[in-house]
Amino acid sequence: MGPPRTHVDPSPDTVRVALEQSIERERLVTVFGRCRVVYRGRAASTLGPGDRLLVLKPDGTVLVHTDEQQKPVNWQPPGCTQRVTVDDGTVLLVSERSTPAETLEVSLLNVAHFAAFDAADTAELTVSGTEADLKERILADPSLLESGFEPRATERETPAGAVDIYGTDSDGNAVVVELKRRRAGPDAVGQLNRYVDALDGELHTGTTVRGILVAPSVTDRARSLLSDRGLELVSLSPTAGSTGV
Amino acid sequence: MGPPRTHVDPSPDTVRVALEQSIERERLVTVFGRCRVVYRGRAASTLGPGDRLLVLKPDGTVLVHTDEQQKPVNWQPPGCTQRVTVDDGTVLLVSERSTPAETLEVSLLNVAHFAAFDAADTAELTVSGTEADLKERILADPSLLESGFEPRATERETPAGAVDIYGTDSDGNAVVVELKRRRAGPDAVGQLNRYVDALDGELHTGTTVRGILVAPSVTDRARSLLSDRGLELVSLSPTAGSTGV
DNA sequence: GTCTTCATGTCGGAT
DNA sequence: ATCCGACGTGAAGAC
Repeated sequence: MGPPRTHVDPSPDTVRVALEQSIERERLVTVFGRCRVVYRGRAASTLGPGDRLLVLKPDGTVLVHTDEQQKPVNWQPPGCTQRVTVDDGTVLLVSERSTPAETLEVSLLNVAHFAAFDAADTAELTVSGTEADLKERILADPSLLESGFEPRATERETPAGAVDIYGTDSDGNAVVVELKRRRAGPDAVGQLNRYVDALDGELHTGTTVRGILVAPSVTDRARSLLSDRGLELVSLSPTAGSTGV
Repeated sequence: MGPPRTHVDPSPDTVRVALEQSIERERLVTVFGRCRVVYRGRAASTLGPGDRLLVLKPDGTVLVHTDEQQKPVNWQPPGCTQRVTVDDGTVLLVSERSTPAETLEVSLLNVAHFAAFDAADTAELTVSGTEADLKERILADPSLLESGFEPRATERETPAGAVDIYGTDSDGNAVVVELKRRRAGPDAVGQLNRYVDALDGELHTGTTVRGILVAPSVTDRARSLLSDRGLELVSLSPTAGSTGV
């Protein structure tokens, strides 16, 4: 993967040149040092001086990480273009994008460490336990939902959005199924309710449209809302093992 | 901030010791190298070998970053405990937590670079352009919503959840206001609808409950859903400058 | 701890 | 490009 390019306690000009070269060569860069950060775009933010980890990715991503939390304190998404200047002993990194117009300015007051790497990564992440798995599970055995359920379509379009699974029950009623991979809250009920309302309006007046939420479990309030709206619940997890009560 | 502790192309045992010491001393750690990753918890995932950046934070956070994307390909939240072992020339980092039980295993097949830092950061991030700003803007001048609107409460509880702003109009009708800092979609309408329904049930029968969505703009489908439900829209941004059409 | 909702959410897939 | 919904969403505040 090639040797890392590193600098310990580099001068501002060394940092500027190293950053410019590493961006040009599409390396993965980490910088540790004291910095201030200003962001302006969809929202706006300012962050006073502190020691942080700065990460630049070859795809244009910028991350500013403090010593806490999983999410960066400031960031810029993939596709941004970076500019580096030195002014009065401070390295200034300006990252910009359009649509929406957003700017991130990182003022590096002091750099303790710089490192750049050639990263090679072709591996794909495979995830299981997703909503897609829950859908496959039901399509493979529709009786998991209820005896007599027949799936007719997935992602069926309605004026309120696409229904996860659309089908019919043993009495010929239309059935709208909304899937959640984890314990469901009020938002999931609202979503299901929107779809049922939309199909109620679209189908023959007189046709019954049932709405079923499929999730490992629901919160008390979600259960109450389901009941208020005449909607139903089927407890089911994305994978056979989990109970999720 | 103290000098960084770095190792270029270190041996597995060097990595193990450096990791253990840095975790013990609560340093911010970056490791660049070739690794495989296995995760098991709320879901499960596997990631084949590739060159990646590994970050360990003193608060127990673990991040695995590839050369692309803003989000880590795998991670562990704050509060996790890490264990490091060496087996057959591979450094194995196991990160665990309970509630929910989750495990992340990073197998470091090769380490190109190790660095650990003492991070000092007391600065607070200040953000503007949030939903809270939009709320303050309306409370400071309720006529922005409509002439005669009088706020009575914020975060008013209903059986369906808390209403952003609750008040009355010039005719004495109850008004439920749902705020969105950005262009609103169908989910926002569903949310507003839930609250209006809940108050309709809670208040005197016969009382009119109006629902108003406040956002810079809405999608076509959201507009249509608002119309179907007899809900209203007021176009307003968190900050005075933005138009957001 | 669980619940609920916001977020510069991010991301992918479809139009 | 926008729209829409999933996500191991994460994080904060209330209970």
